[in-house]
Amino acid sequence: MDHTLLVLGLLKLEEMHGYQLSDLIDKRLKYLTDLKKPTLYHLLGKLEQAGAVTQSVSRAGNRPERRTYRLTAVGEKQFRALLRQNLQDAPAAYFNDDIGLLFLSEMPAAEARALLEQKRAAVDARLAEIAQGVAAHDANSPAYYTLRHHQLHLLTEQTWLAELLAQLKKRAVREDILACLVAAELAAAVPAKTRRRKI
Amino acid sequence: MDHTLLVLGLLKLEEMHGYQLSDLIDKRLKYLTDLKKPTLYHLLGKLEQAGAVTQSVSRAGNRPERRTYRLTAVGEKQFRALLRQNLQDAPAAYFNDDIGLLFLSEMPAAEARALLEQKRAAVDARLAEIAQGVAAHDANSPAYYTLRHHQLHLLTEQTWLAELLAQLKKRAVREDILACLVAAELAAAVPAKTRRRKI
DNA sequence: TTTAGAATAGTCAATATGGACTATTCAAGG
DNA sequence: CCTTGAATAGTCCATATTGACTATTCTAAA
Repeated sequence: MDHTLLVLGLLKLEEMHGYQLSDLIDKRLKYLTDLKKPTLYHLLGKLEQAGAVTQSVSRAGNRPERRTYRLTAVGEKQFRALLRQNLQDAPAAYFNDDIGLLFLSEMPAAEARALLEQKRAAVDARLAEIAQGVAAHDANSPAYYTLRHHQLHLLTEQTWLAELLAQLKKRAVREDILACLVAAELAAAVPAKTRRRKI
Repeated sequence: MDHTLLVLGLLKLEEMHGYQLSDLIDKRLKYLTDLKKPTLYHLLGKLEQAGAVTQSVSRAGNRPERRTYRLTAVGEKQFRALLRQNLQDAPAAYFNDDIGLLFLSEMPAAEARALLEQKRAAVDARLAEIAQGVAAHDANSPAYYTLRHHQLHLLTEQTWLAELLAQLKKRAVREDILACLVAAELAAAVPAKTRRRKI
């Protein structure tokens, strides 16, 4: 995840101290990323080293120091470059769920279906939660974009689980996992000459 | 990502040495995860420590040793537990793209649209590639599931980008990002009493 | 009024991850 | 027959990430 872009961008909007950033990300941007505090502080340290932000220490009462960070010109330049990259790239996405599906045949079919039904229920619940958020936002607010994107993604997951469960009811999943994977390679459009022998 | 589940599962299917696993993941499972070699070897070391797999060293000619890993009974138990968890959970997904969208107003609208058009082209290209793979597979093969899931996801991204671009043509994005985020909190169903003052 | 729990503001040590590297072997072309 | 590039089999070191912890302050309720 592009945590550097996120932090630089937030500091561009307003100077903030570490805890303030962390709190903002945890509470208001919880659908965007789950950047943890130690990672954030580590990142802020690096950005300071690189001259992208400057610190100004202050203290209120007997509390720990507050180190307030402000974006520099260097940081603003880096922000712009990262933002351009982020907007134009389409990074590969990976789904943890697919790992389990790979091994579907290693478990009794009835149990697998029951577990997947639980997954479906969890998706439904999350979707209900998101739908509220979507309804509560202007369609041109930046927070709306994140929510709407998530909503579309979750709707897709719903469709996908329904399709998968329907298919599992009709026919069993194949058990020759490795053979399937190798077959996939043979079926690929690779010229016969360059094909390698097996290990 | 559930890399432990992946490695245990593959070793359950067949005993393998490190490079073989790495090669399999890189080439045949490239849509599933991008587990890198050093991470894999690190994981195998940990699994051996934990007694989930056993090593048997062999050597062919003058090459580096091959350490072949085999799943133990302990490992098989762990595999089953992880598989159940994976099938029933619906983990939160985060999208890198959303970080850039948050800062859409920090860039001239025309430039942003141009960059997003490039993203769209990249998604289209990937989709064309995946569609081939989907067509080449049995619908009950485990490899098919990964591809089909990706296809659905990419179709959603297409829709999403189209919707977003259409909206950006009609009206500008709001510029008061932080204000929107705070408004989101105020709009949430939090009893007024427990609401906190600002930092 | 005291006291428990949440909020504030971070740190530490352990773990996970990845870019770049080593070193050997094989296969094909010139 | 020699060389060059790919495949084989991993390692090293630097960086990123996180669970668990410290320590103070505020707030609301008993």
